[in-house]
Amino acid sequence: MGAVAPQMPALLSRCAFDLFAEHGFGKVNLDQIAARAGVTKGSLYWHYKSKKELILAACNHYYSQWFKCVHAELARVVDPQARIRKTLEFSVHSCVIDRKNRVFTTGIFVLMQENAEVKASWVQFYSSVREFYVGLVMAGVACGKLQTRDARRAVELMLEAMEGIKLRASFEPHIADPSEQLELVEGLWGILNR
Amino acid sequence: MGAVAPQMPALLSRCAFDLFAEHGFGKVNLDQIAARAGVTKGSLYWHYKSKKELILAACNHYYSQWFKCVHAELARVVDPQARIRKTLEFSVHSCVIDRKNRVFTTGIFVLMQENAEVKASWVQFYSSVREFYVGLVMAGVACGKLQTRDARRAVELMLEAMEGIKLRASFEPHIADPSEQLELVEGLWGILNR
DNA sequence: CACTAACCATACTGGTAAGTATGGATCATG
DNA sequence: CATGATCCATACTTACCAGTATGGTTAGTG
Repeated sequence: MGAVAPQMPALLSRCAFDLFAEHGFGKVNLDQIAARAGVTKGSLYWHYKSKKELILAACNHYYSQWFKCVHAELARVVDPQARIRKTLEFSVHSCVIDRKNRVFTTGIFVLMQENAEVKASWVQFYSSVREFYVGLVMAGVACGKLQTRDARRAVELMLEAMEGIKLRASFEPHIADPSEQLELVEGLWGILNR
Repeated sequence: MGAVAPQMPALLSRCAFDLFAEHGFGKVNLDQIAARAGVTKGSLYWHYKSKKELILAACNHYYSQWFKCVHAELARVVDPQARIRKTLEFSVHSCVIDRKNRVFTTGIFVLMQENAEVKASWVQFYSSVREFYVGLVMAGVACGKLQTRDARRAVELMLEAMEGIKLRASFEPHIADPSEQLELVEGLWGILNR
């Protein structure tokens, strides 16, 4: 065997994520990504056979990171209502307030329109998040802390609103100011609790 | 003066809108747009000095069309509550159910990330729509048909949810089926009325 | 009719970025 | 140490598409 660099694919996908998240997908090319990872495009193509594949890896990096953080946040929270609040707060902070994540996921919407694999990966991620929330809400209802009539429908509408907030923040960034976090959470909570 | 074709700029911007709305901004080039209008790129550049300008014209075509249709829908409706419902129904149908409009406005989000003029035009359109809704809701509250506490905040959240629904429809199109229209309107109505 | 501006087509240029061809360096292993 | 697989760089090709150069046609106007 020759020299082994098992971390290089992961390094490249992280660099890709960072650059995409800072400047948007449209303004980043493979040379820049390779450069940030300290290599050139030639080596990049050794690890990824196409730009599509690299983008997909960057998306997966984001997805797994997201779930990892959520579970870390909830590790010590047992009260169902508190778990929902905590998850909402994390979601708002991670998806809306945090500019890098917001730019990146907004970029995913862009790519989805022309890239079936990215679309499929996003659909799967979105479904997982939805089911996660549905579970939380049903637990809340079961112990009488929530009056939600149709948990699934409420979660869907809440997630749609959150996506809408994210998008609006891309052209009216003031609504994603950290000082707005509480109010955003309250609004989404109101949608969940009905 | 030579031959006059005063309708050509409008024709080109409509063709641009149609193609963008069918295939998305990323998959349409100027040759195709010119071809659909029955001319070539050379003539297109006689009427528009850049692609940006043409895109902006296509956006404005959409904006003005939207307001024209809304006002036509509301022309004979006087009851405040009915006016809100009607506007909501039109919005859902036009922005979500109608695939072409949905693809086009989703594409605007894409362009906004890299095109300041498009972003500015969208911001203005969005503000106009928001103010329009705020006016409707305040009228509804004034005559006791609505219990909305903060009209502006309610409208903002409702519009955000609608944008989110639109986006979700781009990867889960079944939620934009015509049979879903009533349920979508109900959900948004619930957000407005609180 | 001559002239000119408006309108449009053809053919070209230029820049960008994805993807490839090729060879060099490194290291584990028989 | 010779071999081959892994890893990476340089330089190239290819494709696309916005934008331009240029010239032809038409129709009002003096």
